[in-house]
Amino acid sequence: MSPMKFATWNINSLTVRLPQVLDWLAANPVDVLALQELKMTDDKFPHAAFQAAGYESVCFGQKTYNGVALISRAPAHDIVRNIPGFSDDMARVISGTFPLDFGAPTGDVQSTIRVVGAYFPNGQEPGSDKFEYKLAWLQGLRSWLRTELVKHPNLVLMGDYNITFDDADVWDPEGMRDQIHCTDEERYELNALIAVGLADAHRLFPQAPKSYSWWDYRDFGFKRNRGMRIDHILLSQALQAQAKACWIDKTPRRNERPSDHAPVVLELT
DNA sequence: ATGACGGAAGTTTTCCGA
Repeated sequence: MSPMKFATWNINSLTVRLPQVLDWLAANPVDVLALQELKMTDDKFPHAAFQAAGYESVCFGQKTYNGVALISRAPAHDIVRNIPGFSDDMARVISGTFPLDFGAPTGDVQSTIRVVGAYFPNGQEPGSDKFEYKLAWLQGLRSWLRTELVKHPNLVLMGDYNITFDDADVWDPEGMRDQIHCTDEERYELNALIAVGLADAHRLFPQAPKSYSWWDYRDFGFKRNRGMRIDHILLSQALQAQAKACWIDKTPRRNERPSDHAPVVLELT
């Protein structure tokens, strides 16, 4: 019955950020870490470096853009890349099944948890082709998750959603009104995911106001806390009673050459 | 301020992210 930790982090190039990821894992041992924006092909993925740190890894890479991975203590099973039923030439989703140390009240049955790590499309600008792709992708994800949740009652969907829930997730709600990450269409889709049977882990707990997971590199965005909360961990209803804490770890954003995103961490007990 | 900052590609400048 040991507590378990799950985390998600958009690292904006694993080539650049690998040392920071290894440092963070050493200070923050987790059961599963979902990475987004690897920006590398699978043949370049540093499996050996993670292995040396005590972690298994599975990746779904792509040249230049996108790319996702799951770093884990236990090996992943039933690995699926991208969204079944939704045709996509970008590497955005990787799923795996992991042992779950609690589950049956008697404690002698080991159940499993399905972990979906995702890099949601950016969408660029409302009305653009990329925005339409984002909405279609979101519908494809939701349709697939509906069946996935039936197969896997214990499920975590975590990653860079590129969507804010509401104004509390935005440093300048007026300035960002109807802008990308903040449109009604995107928020409708995010809430539709919730309606499928998921909960925003961050808001299951009291949080400091102006808690963000991303800050623009430009104009001292981090220093001025001009950010948005767009990285999320959603958990299925079966897991909600096990959730113990959820936080955004701003520490790595203070590194030299940081990612523009901070990790989000979930603790289950 | 159709800007800034940062990464990738790849070659001096563009695309893209959020």
